[in-house]
Amino acid sequence: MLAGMSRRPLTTPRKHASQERSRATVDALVEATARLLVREGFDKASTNRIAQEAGVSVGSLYQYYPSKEALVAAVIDRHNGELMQVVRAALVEVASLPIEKALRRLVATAIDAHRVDPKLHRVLAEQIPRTGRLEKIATFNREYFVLFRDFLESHRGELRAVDLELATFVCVTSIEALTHTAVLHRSEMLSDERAATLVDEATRLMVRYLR
Amino acid sequence: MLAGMSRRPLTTPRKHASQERSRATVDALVEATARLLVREGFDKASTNRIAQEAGVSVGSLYQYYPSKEALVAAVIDRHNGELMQVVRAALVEVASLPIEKALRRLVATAIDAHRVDPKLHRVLAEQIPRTGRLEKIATFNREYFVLFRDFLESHRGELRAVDLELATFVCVTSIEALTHTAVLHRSEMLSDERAATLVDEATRLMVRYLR
DNA sequence: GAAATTTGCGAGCGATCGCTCGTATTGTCT
DNA sequence: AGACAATACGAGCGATCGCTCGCAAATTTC
Repeated sequence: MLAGMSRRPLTTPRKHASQERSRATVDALVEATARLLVREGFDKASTNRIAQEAGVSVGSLYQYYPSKEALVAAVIDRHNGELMQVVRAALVEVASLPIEKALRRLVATAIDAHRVDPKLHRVLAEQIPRTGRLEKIATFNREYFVLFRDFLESHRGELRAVDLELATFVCVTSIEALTHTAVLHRSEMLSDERAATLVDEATRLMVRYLR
Repeated sequence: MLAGMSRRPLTTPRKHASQERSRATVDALVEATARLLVREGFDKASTNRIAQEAGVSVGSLYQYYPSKEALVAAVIDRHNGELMQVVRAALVEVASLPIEKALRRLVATAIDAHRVDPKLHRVLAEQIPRTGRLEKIATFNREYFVLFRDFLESHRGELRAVDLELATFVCVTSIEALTHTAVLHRSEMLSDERAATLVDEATRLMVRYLR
């Protein structure tokens, strides 16, 4: 009878807070988790430490999140939300542009997106075990994938004959890798003039591939 | 006198085994680590479990490796060695080919390389914290980078005017991301005919970018 | 074959982990 | 005001972690 409603570990919140007080607790927990992830890394971010950092007891933590993974998942969701907001806006803004200008803008946006909260982004990208309960990270890429395919489809006139799925895969994967690596591992590439040439190159890569 | 030669956590082996018996122990440990990483993942691969899996005592483990990270680093080194062997061979073999054929071959090789021990490769790529003591993973990419730059340099005649460093960055990052993602997350892309078209597309991406 | 060295062993230490549960506090409703 | 629910607390459980250390066995050296 005691909590027998799920047979495997949860990554979803336990109950949603109804009073204002508890909503503050939940927020504090998520924020504390993000701070700790950045400051100490995934491994050292234990539930006890998270609760302490949030100024909340462990007991309260477990009232709302069944596990550390659930908490991290919440952080991921929030971060992905911010990223997608930036990306979605750019894709809308760009829908009517000729493909070259559009792609240039999208590349620049991808770089910007990686700069939203780079330290957190880096931890999420590099320290979160992507197997087991936390494959949630892939969510972002999947949504980006769909949006980008629609973008390509609406510009089909400017494209050579090509499998849209495949072209999307190639473009999304390449752009993501290039911008991610540049921002997080080659920050020297982003010093004003050099940033512009990087965008030029990435744009050229896409444009000449697509047509 | 007792092992006071380093002031921070080691990832290098402690002493090198002189007798044959101990060399067998070391091998068993590294192999057990690899098996356990694949079967259980990085987190569950504790030193106690590794020793057990190797049929060896924890004490013996710590005679040769000062930490779990050191052991994992040994596994990484071995795996990287195998990959580099494949890649180096291809780069030599390809040196005198025209750039399109060369690139096609290199892309195919990159896919093969990811197939050497895919399960291990996946764990190493996705579960090993890349900050702290274990940034060793980057070693492979750095060596690949240098070799690929030399390759481009020797084909300069077939290239447009371009910053070689930058072009290398773009190519290596893209190829790595495409092949890695295809092999480890989109295995359906590699079913005979589809594999060929993937290679076609990646090759086209590179060739049209470079000239 | 005795002494010295290398190698192997594993119980068990202190620390930390995820997590529960009985209790105290705060808020809501009538 | 009193009753009841929601929220917060934190000591402390059992498990596991990384790792040490004293001792036994195997091997080399003399």
